[in-house]
Amino acid sequence: MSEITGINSSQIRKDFSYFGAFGKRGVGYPLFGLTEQLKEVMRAGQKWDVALVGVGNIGTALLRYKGFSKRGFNIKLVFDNDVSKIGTKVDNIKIQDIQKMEKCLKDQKINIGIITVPAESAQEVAYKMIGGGVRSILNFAPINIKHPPEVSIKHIDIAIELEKLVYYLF
Amino acid sequence: MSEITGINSSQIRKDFSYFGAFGKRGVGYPLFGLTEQLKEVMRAGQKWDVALVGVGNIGTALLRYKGFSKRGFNIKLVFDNDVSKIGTKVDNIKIQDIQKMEKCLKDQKINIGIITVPAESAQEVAYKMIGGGVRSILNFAPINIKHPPEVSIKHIDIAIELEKLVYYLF
DNA sequence: CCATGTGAAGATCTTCACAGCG
DNA sequence: CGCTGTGAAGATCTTCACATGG
Repeated sequence: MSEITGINSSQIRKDFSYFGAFGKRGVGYPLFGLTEQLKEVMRAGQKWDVALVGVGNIGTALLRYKGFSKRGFNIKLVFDNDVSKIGTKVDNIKIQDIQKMEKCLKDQKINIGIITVPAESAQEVAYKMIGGGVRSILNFAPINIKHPPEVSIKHIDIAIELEKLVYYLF
Repeated sequence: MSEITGINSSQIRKDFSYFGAFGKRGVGYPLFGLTEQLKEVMRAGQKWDVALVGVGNIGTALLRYKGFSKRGFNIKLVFDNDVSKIGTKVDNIKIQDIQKMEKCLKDQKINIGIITVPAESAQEVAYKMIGGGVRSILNFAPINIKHPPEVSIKHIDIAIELEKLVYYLF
């Protein structure tokens, strides 16, 4: 596993140890036992409904991406504020009016959101999501989103990642 | 700046201090002076040519995304191995045969690459990029890419980011 | 008095080294 | 002897607290 992931073996052992002792000293980890334990720890098998806001380039790519379902994520609700997009479908998911978002999120009890709108509207969208009960947000807008401590936000900024890489060129 | 970014103010001061003393004690930072210094540190204004491989959902989204040029990145070369895509254009950039990549990269002295191919071919693409002189790679394929120490790789896996968010739901 | 700059302290993350056990 | 599990050491990152100087 260390070789495959590039992660130090003692790091892997330590990470496992936080959740229990899955192996036998002197012997190794049982293939089946370990995978079962890890699946449970990572809640694999469980399905997560997700709401996505902003059907632009990145939003559309995420909607079409088939890799999420394998990992247990299902983009169930999609919103935009563009009237020319509302009502149309992308990969069989209907784009709804963002005005309806808060209610829809509550009705369907969705607590994971993805923001792929321009920076200007990202904060407002985030507040609406949080108002609808979302507690975890993946944000692609290049802006820091203010949020209460009980909400967690991950920020992916591809340009920033490129800039970090440029740094290492020297 | 602390309020806007959500970063502790002493962290910001310390970060600045690694590159010099940009402010005056008791007074503050001069707006112009600080921005100029930071631009230089971050090499803003400089343009970076980038090669992208894999014109699928994410690759296409990145090609169409207008935000890169503002940050100094220009996707100059695009490659794929799909004959139905080679020769066509996305946003005025011609998709080229991946077989030509190594030579093109050398000719144009490009040292930043973006990988948006399926996991199966990512390692091979990375080796070809490195062979062509690329020293920084942004990888979207869900796989750890082996690479020599002089090459730096950033891995963006959107499903993993979602999984991390799920963790915080509990 | 105020805001920067920075050693020191504190927190966190990673690696080492070896005890424990089959 | 080999591989796991883990305390301790080491490295790194973040925050504190205050000296410094306008």
